[in-house]
Amino acid sequence: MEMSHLRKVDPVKHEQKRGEILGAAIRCFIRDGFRGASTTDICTEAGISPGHLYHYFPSKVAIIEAMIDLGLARSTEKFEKILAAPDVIEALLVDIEETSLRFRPAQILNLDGLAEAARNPEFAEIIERHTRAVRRMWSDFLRQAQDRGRVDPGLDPDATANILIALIDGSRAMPIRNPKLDIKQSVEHLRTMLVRFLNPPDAQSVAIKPRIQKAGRPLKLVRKR
Amino acid sequence: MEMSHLRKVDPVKHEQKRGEILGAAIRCFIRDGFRGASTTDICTEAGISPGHLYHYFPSKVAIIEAMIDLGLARSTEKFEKILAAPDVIEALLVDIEETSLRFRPAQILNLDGLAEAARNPEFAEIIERHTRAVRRMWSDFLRQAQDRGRVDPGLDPDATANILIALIDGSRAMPIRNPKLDIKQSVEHLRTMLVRFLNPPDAQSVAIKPRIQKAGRPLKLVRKR
DNA sequence: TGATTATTAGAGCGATCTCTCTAATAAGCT
DNA sequence: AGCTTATTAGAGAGATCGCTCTAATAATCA
Repeated sequence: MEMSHLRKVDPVKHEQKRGEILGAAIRCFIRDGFRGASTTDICTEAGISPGHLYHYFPSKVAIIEAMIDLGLARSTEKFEKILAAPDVIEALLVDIEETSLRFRPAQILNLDGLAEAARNPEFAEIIERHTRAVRRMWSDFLRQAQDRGRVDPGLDPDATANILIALIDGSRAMPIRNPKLDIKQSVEHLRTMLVRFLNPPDAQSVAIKPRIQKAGRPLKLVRKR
Repeated sequence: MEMSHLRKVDPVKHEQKRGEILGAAIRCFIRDGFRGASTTDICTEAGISPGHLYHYFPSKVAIIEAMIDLGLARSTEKFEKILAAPDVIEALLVDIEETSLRFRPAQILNLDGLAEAARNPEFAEIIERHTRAVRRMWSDFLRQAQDRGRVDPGLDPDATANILIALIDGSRAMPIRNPKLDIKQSVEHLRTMLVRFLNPPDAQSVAIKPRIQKAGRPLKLVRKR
């Protein structure tokens, strides 16, 4: 049978609409969690009908998966930028300050994702793969820094990377546990801890300056320019 | 009107049964989360009927609140023990190893609780109050350790306590992110980081011993006996 | 024992969940 | 224009949710 009067789908528009719906879904999931947000909520937020939603996503979990993919891709991109900065530790601290210590609702999804990964093996696989990638990035950086004498060569790069990742995870809980957190002071102490931890033991000792801190800031780990 | 044929409730049995139901509920919440676990699930796990459940708890949120109360009380108790140990850092590391790094399903509830606190102001209040109590315990300890010259006096006790709490939170994510985590190595690096962070800057530098580590362990923070 | 009440079981109500289905409309082709 | 298909709307099916209600049973008193 010959088909003639065809009408093609516009893939650009379709993808754009999909992105809008995904954005609306993310807002709902931030507000109410994976289980708390209903497909009806998502449709209302996106301004579409229930039936229409399923032209873009086959199921609710497909939406969640798409969101996780997007979030992890952004996370990887972020770490790439941090590790490409001239001063990696400072770049990391800036990121922690802006996205973790200052309460950003989107950070809740990381907690949800970890909790879900602890229950759902499929989610766990995704989280583990992403963690492997990020750990690899950090341990590569640490190895280079060790070669240049900037980081204690006695530290295992993988184990150290795991601890840095744990620190980032933990910092996300800080503004939830303490809404009146002193952000500058927290960053200052995090910097002290990181520098003292990573610096070679024979390097000059790093003092924190609790009062005045214009000159004599802690040692920085500077990348080759 | 005179009552004669009274039958009194046995408060001991009642409380015991309540505890059993709460235990069953906790198992369900660990398995499926606050929202994922239904009252029917809890009844099945506890071996009771739906109607019976509401003789012990007025609602599902009441069960969750009772669980949170229990969990936070245990947590406070745990920190009291850690802070009363002869070597606080070692006691903390033992606890982190046993309850966080070795995957304990119950730890998921901490993630759920933090996520819920970020959304629900009532939960947030509970978490914040508990955090204040724990932070107070740690900062008191840190102040004493500073007075005895064991901890860098330049560190702010409250800010340092917040970071220690964040580290505990972050360590809970480690076995989820990496199921094949090298626990001993992780503990060793955590120890190194903590000791280097807390030690006074003029103390002898602390080297990590990645190969052999029988003698020459890192400095310990020893409590007055 | 008989009166009284605590305890238990389980049916099921109203609300809400995810997802499907039909039908009306908009848009691209010749 | 006229045909075909993509897009949209919305009702509602089927399952499950938290929770209530009635009634049967067990336990404790005089």
